[in-house]
Amino acid sequence: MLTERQLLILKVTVDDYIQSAQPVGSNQLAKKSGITFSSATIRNEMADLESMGFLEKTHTSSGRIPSERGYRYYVDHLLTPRALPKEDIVQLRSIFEDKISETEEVIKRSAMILSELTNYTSILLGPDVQRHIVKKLSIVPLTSNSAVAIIVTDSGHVENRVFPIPEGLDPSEIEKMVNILNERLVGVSLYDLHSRLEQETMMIMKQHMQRYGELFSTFRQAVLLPREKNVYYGGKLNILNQPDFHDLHKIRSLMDVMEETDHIPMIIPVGNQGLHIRIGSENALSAMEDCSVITVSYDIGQEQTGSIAIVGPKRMDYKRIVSLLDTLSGDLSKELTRILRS
Amino acid sequence: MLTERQLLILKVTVDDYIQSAQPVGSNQLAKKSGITFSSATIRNEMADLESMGFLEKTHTSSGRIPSERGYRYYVDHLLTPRALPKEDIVQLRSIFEDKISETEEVIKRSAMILSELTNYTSILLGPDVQRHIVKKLSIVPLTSNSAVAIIVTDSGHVENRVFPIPEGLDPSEIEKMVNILNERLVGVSLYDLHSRLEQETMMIMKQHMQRYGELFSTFRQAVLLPREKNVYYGGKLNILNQPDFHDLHKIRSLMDVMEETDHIPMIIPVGNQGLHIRIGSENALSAMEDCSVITVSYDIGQEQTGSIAIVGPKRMDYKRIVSLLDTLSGDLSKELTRILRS
DNA sequence: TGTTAGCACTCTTATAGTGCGAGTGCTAAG
DNA sequence: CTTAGCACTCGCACTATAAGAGTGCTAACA
Repeated sequence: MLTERQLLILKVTVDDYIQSAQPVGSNQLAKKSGITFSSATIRNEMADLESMGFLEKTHTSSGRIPSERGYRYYVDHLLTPRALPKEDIVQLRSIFEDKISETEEVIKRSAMILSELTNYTSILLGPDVQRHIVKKLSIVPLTSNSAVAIIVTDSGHVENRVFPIPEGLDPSEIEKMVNILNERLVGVSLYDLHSRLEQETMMIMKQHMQRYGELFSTFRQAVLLPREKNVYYGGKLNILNQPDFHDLHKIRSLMDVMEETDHIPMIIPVGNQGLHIRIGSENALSAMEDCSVITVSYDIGQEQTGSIAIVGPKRMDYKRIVSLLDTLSGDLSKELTRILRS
Repeated sequence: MLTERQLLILKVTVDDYIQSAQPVGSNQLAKKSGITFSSATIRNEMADLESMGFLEKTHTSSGRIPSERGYRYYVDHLLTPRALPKEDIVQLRSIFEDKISETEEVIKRSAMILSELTNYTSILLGPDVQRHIVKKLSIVPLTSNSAVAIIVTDSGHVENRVFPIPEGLDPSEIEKMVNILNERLVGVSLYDLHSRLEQETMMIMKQHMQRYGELFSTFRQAVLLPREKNVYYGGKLNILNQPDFHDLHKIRSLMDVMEETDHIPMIIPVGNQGLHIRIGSENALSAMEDCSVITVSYDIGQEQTGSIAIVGPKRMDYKRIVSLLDTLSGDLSKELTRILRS
């Protein structure tokens, strides 16, 4: 229902505002290349676009800025993805150049490069630790009444936690337990560990060990404590450089929300395949109502997935970020799958 | 060389400014309890204190604020430590209430509570990882050409790193190597690991293993990579709430500097026993010239030490922070030593 | 001689007024 | 339908003004 000319004006307005952060006026817009009609015409069209809710004024006689609906339309219909400039590609590839063999290291590095490239904040979610497969369990006694439990997973991730052990326990008992645990639990996902520990393992243990109870129960508690989320940040402070954010209170609550890993699922919708853009109040968290978040998923092998998110102002360079994330998602999938398979 | 009255005026001025963040004038000060002389007298004394460099004016006809020298004098001579209010003690003790048995967990928690209590940023340094003693080494093969090296230390700290292994290596070779490593290196500090790996271990390995070279050298590289510093933060964002900081650029560079663990030794002078206060430009880093940093060390057993630091504005509540840090330092020493010994 | 009341002066802050520039909406002519 | 023209509206930068808080200095006082 928008005319060609209105589409053009909307697009140019959004582009210009993204670039300059200044409300764009009819005269200014008329000077742009590709505009063949006068500022008066533009004024009329802009008034229409405003009444349709695509543009807004900051005050009665100011230029226009895109409304959330305007951004949404722009993103849905006017985004012409553009090939990435060479420098960007070079930078992105630099993530992989020194053949790191640790998944987490690669992700960490991606977060850093991405934030440098965009000047926004990046949040990267690694593959769900719960789905990792147990490769080896071990228990290392530390003192007479404490030991550290270690779980190594197939991806090279290592979980460890100190837990109390009964005083005066025979080391051979521990060894026996570790053997049983490994026998029964290697190949199980961390997610399944919970039930497996309860069911089978406990029975076996009961048969073979004296005093299994005390040792086993504290071990179980330690192993089942909530694990840290696999989340990495880049450019946490970049918000401070955005001209769109000046209110210290807003900045504070935004940063608070992002740091809190419990909120991550609200920022990055899990299980979502492909690329998604949330603009302003489309975000679940009210602290992010002035932000846009672009997320994309990536795959590691057939089973595991992770996510990449960029948090920036609504006036975000959507075109560029989309291209960057598309490329990085592909690269990450390829590289991390390679590491997994190697 | 300062008269009693001047000392009193200096003290009250600093106290008042710390509390109100407003320059304090002679009339205002004359109203305070404990002041028996008139505002005119105060004006004269303040003029003297200013000419001696203890006070400053923000502009010709404003009230006075303490200069760095003023703060320094206040801290050195006028600080009358006061018993902590009960609420503070309760809060501090809550760090230890659920008998956590992991050193790092306790420190993490201290950082959090401390920042909540002070509204400033806390930085806690754990005991130097380099001085930890190797309790156990292990290598867990992941794929045909990668494995994860794990070092467990006496404190329950676990270091781990993925490293490449030669394709088609016999698992028994790895086991042999792990055995030799444990035989030779358990009981050695991480710091000494470097040289020990080179000297003795390499020789032994040469004698007992075929193809030791490839495996050993990548393992060695992995193990010797720089370790993460043992540093924990609390209230990183509290700076944003300080009325003393409004310049976004300054805030940014301050936060940047604090996040960068390489800079930590510049913020917290290592090896310093006891409590230290750095005021404004006394700090090594120029980004911190508007900050004061109070540090205190704590001990774990006889050998190991850590540090606690509070970073806040120069207009910091020195009295309270000093008491808090004194208490926490004692409590931490006791508790962590207990964990170590247990 | 030290202390204090008084006073002129300074400087910040808040408020209001002014002119300029950029922008708009509307009207009327092309 | 498009556009030139014009009156009008704001925001912003600048200036002026008044109030308030504080100072330094002087002179009187104990």
